[in-house]
Amino acid sequence: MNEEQTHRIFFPVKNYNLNATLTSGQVFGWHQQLEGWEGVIDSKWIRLQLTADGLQVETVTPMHEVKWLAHYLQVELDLEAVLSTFPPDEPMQAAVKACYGLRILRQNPWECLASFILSSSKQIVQIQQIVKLLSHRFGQPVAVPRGHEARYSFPSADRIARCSEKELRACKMGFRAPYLKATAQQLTDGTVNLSQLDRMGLEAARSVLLDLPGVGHKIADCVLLFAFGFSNAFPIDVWIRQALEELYFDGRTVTQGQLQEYTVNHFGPYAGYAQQYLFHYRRTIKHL
DNA sequence: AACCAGGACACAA
DNA sequence: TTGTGTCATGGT
Repeated sequence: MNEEQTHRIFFPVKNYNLNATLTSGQVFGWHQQLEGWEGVIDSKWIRLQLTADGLQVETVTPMHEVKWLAHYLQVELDLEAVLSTFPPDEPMQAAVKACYGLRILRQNPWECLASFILSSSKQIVQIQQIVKLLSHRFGQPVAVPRGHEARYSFPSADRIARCSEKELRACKMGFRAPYLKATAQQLTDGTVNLSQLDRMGLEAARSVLLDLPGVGHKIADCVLLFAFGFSNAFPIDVWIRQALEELYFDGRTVTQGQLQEYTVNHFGPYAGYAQQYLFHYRRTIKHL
């Protein structure tokens, strides 16, 4: 009905499981409408729709170059090559079968970092609510199709740094408010620069993130994996811990050190990808 | 109505 | 290094 209002781009791509990708808990700003998945990437409203032979993308303003979009969506990734590195054990293959086509996006570092600082000890639906509240109150309105409900970009680190703790707590984030504000301040005043991390080694990049308030091993690995492309970063949360103990340790409880050593050795160069398949498989199917 | 959520942190042993 | 209590808030 609103076809003339949007500009369309088509990415021919096989094996793209859009639903699994957007609902697997790696990103929190997408919502499913009748016409497709809608979200905001870098201040631009986007609608995504899966077709038989690729990904249909709608934007409000015409796109002269779409490399940034292909990069975000990771449409050029050779997914088969990634999946072929997974260990051939039964649970891993079951996860691949159930979530086939799931991809790890390449998100904006600050938005990803902030989202996962807010994620600690929160359910995914609540994280989505907090992100939406934050965007509505402190983000910028973005251009949307005529008659469409208003949408807002994720607020900049600078804007968050200028929020009071009270304003942040009003967005339902509770004790995470001082963490988010302090990290935003460090990024704003130049104490830490995220733009260099993708040129560093995994351990060096991780240590930079670990110095930020509210960032521990789990959140650091999420940001390394979801925003910086460290495909071997392996976030260990309560779900993955339970899954690994059950599937690979015969139900025994193991220490964090044992778990970390096992994951880096067992899941290979794309361990983070394997982790996301196991995580989503566990949360959606959850039989066993 | 309890229980727990894609944890981090300070502190103890 | 590993274990415990605490921190808000609301979904299931």
